[in-house]
Amino acid sequence: MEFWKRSHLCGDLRLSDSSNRVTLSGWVRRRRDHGGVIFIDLCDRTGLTQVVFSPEAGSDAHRAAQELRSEFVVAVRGEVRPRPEGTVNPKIPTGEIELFADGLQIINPSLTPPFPIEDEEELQEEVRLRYRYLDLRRPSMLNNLRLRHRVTARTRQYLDGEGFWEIETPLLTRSTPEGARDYLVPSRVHPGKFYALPQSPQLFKQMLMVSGVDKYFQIARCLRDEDLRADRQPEHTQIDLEMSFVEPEDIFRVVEGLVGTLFGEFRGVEMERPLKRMTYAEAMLKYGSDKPDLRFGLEIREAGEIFAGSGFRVFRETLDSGGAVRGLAVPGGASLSLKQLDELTEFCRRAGAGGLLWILFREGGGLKSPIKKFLSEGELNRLRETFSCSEGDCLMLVADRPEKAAEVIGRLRLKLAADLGLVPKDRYEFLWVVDFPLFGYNPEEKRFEAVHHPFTSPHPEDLELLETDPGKVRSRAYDLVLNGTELGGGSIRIHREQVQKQVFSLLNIGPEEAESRFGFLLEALRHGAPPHGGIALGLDRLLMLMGGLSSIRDVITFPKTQKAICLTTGSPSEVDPRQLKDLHIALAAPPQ
RNA sequence: GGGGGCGUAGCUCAAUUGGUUAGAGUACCGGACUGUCGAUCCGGGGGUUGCGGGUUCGAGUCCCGUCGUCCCCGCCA
Repeated sequence: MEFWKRSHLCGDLRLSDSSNRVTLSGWVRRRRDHGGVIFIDLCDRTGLTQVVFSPEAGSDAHRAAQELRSEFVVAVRGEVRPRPEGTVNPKIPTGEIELFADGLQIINPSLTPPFPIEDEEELQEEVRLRYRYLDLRRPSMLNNLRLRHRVTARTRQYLDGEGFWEIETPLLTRSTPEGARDYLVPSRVHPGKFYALPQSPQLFKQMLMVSGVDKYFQIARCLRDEDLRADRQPEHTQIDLEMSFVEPEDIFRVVEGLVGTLFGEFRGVEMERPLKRMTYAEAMLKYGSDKPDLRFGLEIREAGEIFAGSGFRVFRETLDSGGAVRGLAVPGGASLSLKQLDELTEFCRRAGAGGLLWILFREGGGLKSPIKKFLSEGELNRLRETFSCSEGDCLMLVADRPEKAAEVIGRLRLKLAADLGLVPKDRYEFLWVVDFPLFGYNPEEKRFEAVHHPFTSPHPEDLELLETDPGKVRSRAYDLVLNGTELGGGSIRIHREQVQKQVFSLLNIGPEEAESRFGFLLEALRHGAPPHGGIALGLDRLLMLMGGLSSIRDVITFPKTQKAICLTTGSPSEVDPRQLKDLHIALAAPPQ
């Protein structure tokens, strides 16, 4: 054999293994050379064992150990010994023993690593990504990979137990112009034609329901050519599932079971089931967001009625033109400085509102506010009552179009919570947001757009509104939200062709266009489609939240930078002109 | 496409108002050292201050441009 085979892993050995002969292999982390005795921290993904090279024990091994450097790959033979009294290291699980080495094999030397392989080192992400294989060798990153493995393994086990089949769907598929920008793959065989990489397996899983698969799942890669964020990568992974003959409650039960199992087993978090439900309308009103963070209060309230006949012209005119006044109370906020209040006002302006109005209810009953002289005693009393304000608090008000007011004060709410340290750690606030509107109106293009996607079923109670007032139609779509992050979303789908056609027409997709884009799906729906629905959970975001991380890049092995570049491999790259020729592609501008 | 932060030794950072030869810790190299675990002690090497241009007697520092990276807005059915 080329190298000595290991008998144990670096995290294995305990006091009970004492006096056994073992062989370990791994990476040399730290070396402490005392001239005589030499200590090596030997690491693998399971942990670290201290190896001792003593001149007496094996002079060849001791001599060879002097050559060891960081991250050399080695095999070490010797005897497991209890550490001498006073030298036990309580910080590591193997700290009661050491490997007393009499043989050393340098399997492969290593270049000096560009940074130390340890969790403590704070590195620029650029450096980490350039040497990602070394970054991943750090214990915390290996730990993230392990969590990812265990979560996907448990997910498969759980869904199998619920009767789901794991089924793969094509990566080379058809471009469907709705939604995000597609990644395209040129066809060699068909000049001028392109495949698209899937944004999700949506249409395939619906067709699988028509096939009678009944319960489908897939841990599916999804690709979208859109700009990146801390929680968005061009390719991400979804736990995608679909079920037949179901209502939303059936989906909720399965997902709550799965997510509850994962958080219970891997985080020790007891999830209350069934989860809280909140309508989209309530979420927007109370939290100014369709993915409310419920870990803290600062609830938003409507203040329009109070100012209906206000002497303050800005409020009155906003209300008269159909606008809204929304506010929230900041407990203890009366101590905010004018500078802080100015900054918050500027924040609201940048978020698109006219500004921010504040009222400080000072200790002792005093009042400070730029609109003090416009406020009647009656209005103040009603404000105190509505917002449960008392002395020492601050009331913040935003007036604008209802959607804008909700959005701005929603953002303000998140900023205040972060700035004032109101967000508790180690809390997991799950909820379902339900009753999304089916359509959103795009004022620029003067047309309705699907809020979820065009195959989402209208709420059964709102079917008549499709004819009379489409903007009011609720959908049977739902989002799973955790701590202000959208963890997943899904819907009951349209299974009747007639409804599907009606929705297409409201979306300004004519019959011919519908046929050419989605004809294959419409045809499938005509061949005995069962009622069906499903959901997709963002695996990367789930792992990010489970790991207490702030970016999904930390749970993705080789993520892209914000400019969608892979710093490890250098993709995307130019290709050989012959490859382009084979694909019938000519570049409009020659690359620089 | 837009707003903001960052870019100085392999890594993490410092450098007063624009002013001497750009420093520190760590890593690395050499030496010493038989119980360390962030080993210690002595010595040494290491810089296109991201890149290009400008202002100035003089630029890491000021100005213009550009590149990279991070956060956010737009975008993401």
